[in-house]
Amino acid sequence: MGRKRTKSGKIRLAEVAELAGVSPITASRFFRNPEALSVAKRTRVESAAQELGYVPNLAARALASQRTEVIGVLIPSLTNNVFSDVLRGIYDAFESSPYSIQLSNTRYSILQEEKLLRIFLAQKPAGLIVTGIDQTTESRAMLEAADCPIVQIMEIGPNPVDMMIGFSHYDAARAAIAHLFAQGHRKIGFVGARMDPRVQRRLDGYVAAMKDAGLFDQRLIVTTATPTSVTLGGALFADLLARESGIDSVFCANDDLALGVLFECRRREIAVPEQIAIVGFNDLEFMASSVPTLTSVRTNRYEMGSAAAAMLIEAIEGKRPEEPVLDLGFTVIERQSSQMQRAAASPRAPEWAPAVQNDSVTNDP
Amino acid sequence: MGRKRTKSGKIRLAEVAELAGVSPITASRFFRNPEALSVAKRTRVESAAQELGYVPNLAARALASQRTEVIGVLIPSLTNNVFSDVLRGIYDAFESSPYSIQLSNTRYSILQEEKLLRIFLAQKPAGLIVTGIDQTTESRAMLEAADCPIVQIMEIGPNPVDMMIGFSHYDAARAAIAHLFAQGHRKIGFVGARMDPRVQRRLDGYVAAMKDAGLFDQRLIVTTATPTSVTLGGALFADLLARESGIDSVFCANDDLALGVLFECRRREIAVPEQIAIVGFNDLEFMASSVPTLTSVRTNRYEMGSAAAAMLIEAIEGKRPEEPVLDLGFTVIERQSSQMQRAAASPRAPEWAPAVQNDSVTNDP
DNA sequence: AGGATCGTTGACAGCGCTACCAGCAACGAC
DNA sequence: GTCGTTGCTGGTAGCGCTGTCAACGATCCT
Repeated sequence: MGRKRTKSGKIRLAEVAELAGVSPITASRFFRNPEALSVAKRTRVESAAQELGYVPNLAARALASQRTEVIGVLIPSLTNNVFSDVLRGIYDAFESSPYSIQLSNTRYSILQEEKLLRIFLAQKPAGLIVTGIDQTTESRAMLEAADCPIVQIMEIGPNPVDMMIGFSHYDAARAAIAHLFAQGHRKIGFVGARMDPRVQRRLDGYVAAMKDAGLFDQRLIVTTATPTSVTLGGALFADLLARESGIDSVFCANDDLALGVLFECRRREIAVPEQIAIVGFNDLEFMASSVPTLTSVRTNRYEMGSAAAAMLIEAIEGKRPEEPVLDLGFTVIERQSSQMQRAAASPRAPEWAPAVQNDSVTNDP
Repeated sequence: MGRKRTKSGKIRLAEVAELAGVSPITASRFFRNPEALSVAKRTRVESAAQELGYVPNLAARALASQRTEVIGVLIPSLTNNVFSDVLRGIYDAFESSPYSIQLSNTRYSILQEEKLLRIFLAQKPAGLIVTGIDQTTESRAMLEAADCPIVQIMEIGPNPVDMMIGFSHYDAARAAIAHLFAQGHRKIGFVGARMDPRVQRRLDGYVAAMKDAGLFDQRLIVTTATPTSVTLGGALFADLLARESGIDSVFCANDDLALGVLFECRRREIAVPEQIAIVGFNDLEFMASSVPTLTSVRTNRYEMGSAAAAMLIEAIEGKRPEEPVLDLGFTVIERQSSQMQRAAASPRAPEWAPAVQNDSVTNDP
């Protein structure tokens, strides 16, 4: 009984080393830098670890090495579809890496973000993903002093803390308005909710486009700090209609609002796009299958997450990208809801692929 | 310069203790069991920690105490709206606790779940939240051997590993079908996607209800393993219509599918609910504001998350609930899409509250 | 052949914190 | 006055792993 076990019966590195006939430090190296071992020892340690079902103790590793394999992720919302896509991209990209993700919700509060940042940084994360470019001065200072790679996601702007990946919400909004102009629309309403910095910049883009065209009118803008929802889209649009007549189109700061506007049009028997054109933002899945299909600005959310993760991993491993700011762009996806003249009056075929898997199920309890 | 600092300049417990004029162990106790200290020392340590901006090193704590304050959460999807609500409940409930959440995505694979479970358990989590009741035998064994509280969420069933919180998907589906029966519907189609265990149990409920009524017909069921989407709802419904005529209603395994069916009806100029009634599942927000509004089975997702978290915290602190299985139930929310006779032909007022916050924004760059 | 270099391995000393147990004062019971 | 008892505090000894450095043989160069 030479080997001593911890009470919990857990396998430690020492046990693995003993079984493999090497020193603990050699076994340790196997897990961090296998190439440094001779092939013989490598296989010995590997099979020993396998046999004993060894799982490293991360706390001990973190303590001894003074660093963790934790990636901190700070996002403002867990509910918003937009962030779930980004998160999926992040989680997928870290899937096969040794890094684990520590996710925290700032609830759109930069003060909360600052608090969380303080806690995160104290744990010496391997990397950090933060949302947006509007941190507090204090947060900004902490981020700049942090000794780990950092990626700001969701939008791009000047002075990245480190790396940055996203797109210009301002430009995207301008592109959406340009599309409506091109379709002959002039009196374009704006409907926005939550009004976080990115929605605000979409509004800025809208305002700039309208001003440039000499069409700006404050009364065309309806916004609220309330979190977004489909229902809210209908309500805000109703407000807009009550306030101003002759509106020929609506640019919605996101797709939920756009869907709400569409439903409200149906409720009021307003023909879309004949009487009112609708443009959303984000191009969520349902935009392509509504009736009429809804024009939207496609954003590359999954890619934003996965690319941010990839950049972070590269940077942690010392291979910093030559260009720290990555613009993922956007695309205005033109659909029926904004096509002024060409729109047919009757329902049209949806975008879905014709061949659908269709394995019926027998179920006899 | 009696005090020695670690290279990174981090404040350690020893520094706090020194400033407070107590031993490190007393300072340590302050953070874990403040009541054990005299009031004088307690305030001394508190202000010292405050002054130095001390943040404990979690790795060292975990190593020394042989336990962590990490809650493992295993969910099958990050994209699904349903889980984002549950997650929000979980995150909110742990917000003010010392516990941090380690989230992993099983992607609906119980093998992946088993793998993740093994990793999680090796880190000695303070608690675990797992989705559903369909674990592998191996997973089940690991869970039962784990020395931390465990909550199974999303559904309830026999033989909880430890605690369990959810509702009966089978009963919920039966209730939905009973509602359709009550509205006079007889030839009820079933549309389902992904077909994870919970959707499968909804199908089981549907099948049982139909058989009991002598109305079961295999051809009324259309399912696919493809992940759910609005577009897919329309496609599956189109399939159902192509296969079988005379269908008077459709029960959709979730709301996205229901919305897709609604759009498909509109595309084909099928009147809802006059020609076809639609019932969804989960009662997502948009169901109340579509045209017509869509009947659905409301499930308490946020509560499921927050209650699971609360149960877990209680259990970790030794106060196990007397009843380990909590049924959160469901409610069939009857809306226009399933009301056969009373349905008006023209659009109706939506459910949203009349008073909407409406703070217009001036924005002049 | 001698020395330098490389690749591989191991010994040692902690990382920052806490479990455990011992110590000590204050208090009451006998 | 002695003996517990309670309440608070401190010392010691690790938790399991890795950074650093030194040692070793093998290989290479001149």
